[in-house]
Amino acid sequence: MIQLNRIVAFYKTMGDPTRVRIVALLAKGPLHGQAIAGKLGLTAPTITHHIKKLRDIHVVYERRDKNTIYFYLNESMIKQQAQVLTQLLEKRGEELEDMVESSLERQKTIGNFFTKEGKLKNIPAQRKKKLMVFEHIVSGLKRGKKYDEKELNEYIKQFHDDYATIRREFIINHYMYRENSIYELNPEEMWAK
Amino acid sequence: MIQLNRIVAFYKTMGDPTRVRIVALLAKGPLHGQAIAGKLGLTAPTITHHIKKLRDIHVVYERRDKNTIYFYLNESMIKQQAQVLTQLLEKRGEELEDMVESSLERQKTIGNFFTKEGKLKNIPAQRKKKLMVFEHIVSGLKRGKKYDEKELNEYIKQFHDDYATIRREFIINHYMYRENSIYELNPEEMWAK
DNA sequence: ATGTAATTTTGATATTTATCTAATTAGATA
DNA sequence: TATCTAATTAGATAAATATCAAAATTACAT
Repeated sequence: MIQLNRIVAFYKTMGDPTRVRIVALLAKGPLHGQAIAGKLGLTAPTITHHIKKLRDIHVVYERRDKNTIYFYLNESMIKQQAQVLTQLLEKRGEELEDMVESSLERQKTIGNFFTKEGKLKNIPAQRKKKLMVFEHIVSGLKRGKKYDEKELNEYIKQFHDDYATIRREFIINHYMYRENSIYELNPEEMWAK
Repeated sequence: MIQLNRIVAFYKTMGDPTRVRIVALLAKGPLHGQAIAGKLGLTAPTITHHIKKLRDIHVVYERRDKNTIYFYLNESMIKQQAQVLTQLLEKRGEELEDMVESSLERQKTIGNFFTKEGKLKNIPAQRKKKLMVFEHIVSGLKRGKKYDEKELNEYIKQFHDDYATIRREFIINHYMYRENSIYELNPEEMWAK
């Protein structure tokens, strides 16, 4: 599935001089917040703000050492994403347009079923929309991580009180699988369509 | 010369869903403004607004047919720009950072010597800054186009009343060459450094 | 010359966002 | 536990911008 959101988010995020400067700095090696702020002549909160956006598009990640958090550049993500738009263009004819429009459709559905605070208003009746909603929730889970039931419930509760129903749907629709009450994300190829 | 501006401008421009939708539409073939507006459910002025930004980064160009202006996608520019960021990352060490910072320096100089309306306040005394200013002005000229003197004067007058001095500087610094009072842009390799 | 159709400009509005200061949180250490 | 340091959050402000309606412009057609 192609995600217009991700493409737009990537480009939007990289389309800011301060963030490109941060990327340029981190290309030399990891740095902590204060160091970045110092070198760019900005304050720590401003760096936090930008790092958050760079983290959202997986262009930086961090590692803690004692009190200090070092930010690392994920170069492969940049290289990868930079190619996506051109790959898109290879898809000729209706295809590109359809993908873009259906991606927007999805975005609208998410906007309709979630509050601005990120709570799920209710579970859609229409199967297609229901799957979009589940995919949205599931996208906050880490690939490869094992969740025990309590942990997963807590996560789902962020979105909706009826965590039991949603957790069950995760299994039914193959977003996750369970073994001895331990849950883990399935690869996307297995998800319901 | 690497232009941070251009990279940032490109990413910023492509980081908008409406503009990506326009690109997707044009990938199928040229369209005129009203048609785009209709397909996207937006008004004509909005399309003009976005087309202007896409034109600024040379991702669309246009051709007139009778009363109607058709907008075309310049795919090669997209492919080209998409590579620039990754190429940048190949430059390791100080280099990238230096390029980014010097690019910002240039931007600041332009900001200092031009009014918000785009008028040149005065010609810088410092050679380096003077060249930046000339490059900025010259960048609005079309490569390959032949300008007669009157036309060139008119263009320069947009920026500063003393068009004669500036026109002369263009020749001295090899931004342009003149033959029989016809002026044309030189390739960038010939420009003064 | 005058009318017409497409585009652009102008001006207004609502939203987003980059940045700061001040307050708060989270870890580490003594 | 108290305290230090680094990072984040909260709240405020100023600038940028996506969008629209109305007006102006442009190039053609009659």
